[in-house]
Amino acid sequence: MAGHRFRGNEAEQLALSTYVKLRRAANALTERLAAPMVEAGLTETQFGVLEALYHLGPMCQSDVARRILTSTGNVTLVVDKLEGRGLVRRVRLEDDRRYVELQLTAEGAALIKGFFPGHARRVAEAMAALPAAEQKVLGRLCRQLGLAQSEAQPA
Amino acid sequence: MAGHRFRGNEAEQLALSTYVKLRRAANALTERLAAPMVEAGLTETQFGVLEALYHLGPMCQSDVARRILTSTGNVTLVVDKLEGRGLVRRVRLEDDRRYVELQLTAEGAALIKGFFPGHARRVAEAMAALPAAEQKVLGRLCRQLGLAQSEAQPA
DNA sequence: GGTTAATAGTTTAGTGCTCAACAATTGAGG
DNA sequence: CCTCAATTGTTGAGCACTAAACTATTAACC
Repeated sequence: MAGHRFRGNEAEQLALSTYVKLRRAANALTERLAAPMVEAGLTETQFGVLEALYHLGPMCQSDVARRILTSTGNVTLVVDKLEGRGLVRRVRLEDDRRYVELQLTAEGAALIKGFFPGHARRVAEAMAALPAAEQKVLGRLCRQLGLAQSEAQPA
Repeated sequence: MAGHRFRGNEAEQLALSTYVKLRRAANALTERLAAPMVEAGLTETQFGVLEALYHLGPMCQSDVARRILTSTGNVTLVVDKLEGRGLVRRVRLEDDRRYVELQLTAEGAALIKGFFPGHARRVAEAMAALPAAEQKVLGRLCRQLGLAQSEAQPA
């Protein structure tokens, strides 16, 4: 009597199966890319902060939080560590003193500048399981799927 | 001088962009689906254990760990909680006393049986942003991508 | 058979994150 | 003005997870 109980109609089965594959792919990629980060002394979130500042320039903490999809409380925590290691600088903005602008220090810039090319190469290697055309299709479908979630009324 | 620095060649840019979209889609879906779980008093991992036992029948903890992609230590922790709430039972196997078979209790089975149909419906609603044919394409691409990661030599 | 290796599960210390409450600052409306 | 609301960032409690060391049990091998 164990196992293989009723799971719903065809649309639900397809959706469940697709969702699992999406999660497993994202998970496998992330895990593979995380190893070099910890080796470089960075968590994924710390990397996200440095990468954002490196590619987009100085920005305030709430912008960083939105970009890397985490809470402002978590950004405070992560920036505490980065600041403690001298990789990032906090600058209170004078025209609106609620904001704290984050800037890369020379060491922070050097670290992310040295790390990012290898990261980009590893992402490309990992994604090379799909030819470019299929990567574009995957990107389009994921974008369509991701955008739809924010505009959905809660069930 | 801030922002928009060099990011690598075309293949890397495509891979990075696709990876970000994949992560954001998976993240948005997961977040949307997690809310009803916490409302039902379940973490995602707890749900994963119950769902595995519900659909596949009794199994040992290491099998559960492999299936829901977490460590055996975490399974021990999660099962402690589920057992404490009377949702799951631990049964030491007599033919190989290293194994602990996990079984749903009546309450555990009732809980997951009551919860899963809504979950399946929500997954289908969320995935409905893509027509069935595109879901199949997405699933195929994700599967191909996910499988390739495990067979990759570390960079 | 007795040592060695492998496997299942537990434990413990440490980490990263969330959530809610909070303080500080700014803008909007009466 | 002066309150009220909105926004930014911080704090502290609590939680889920990881990683490594450990125990217990079983299988492999000389």
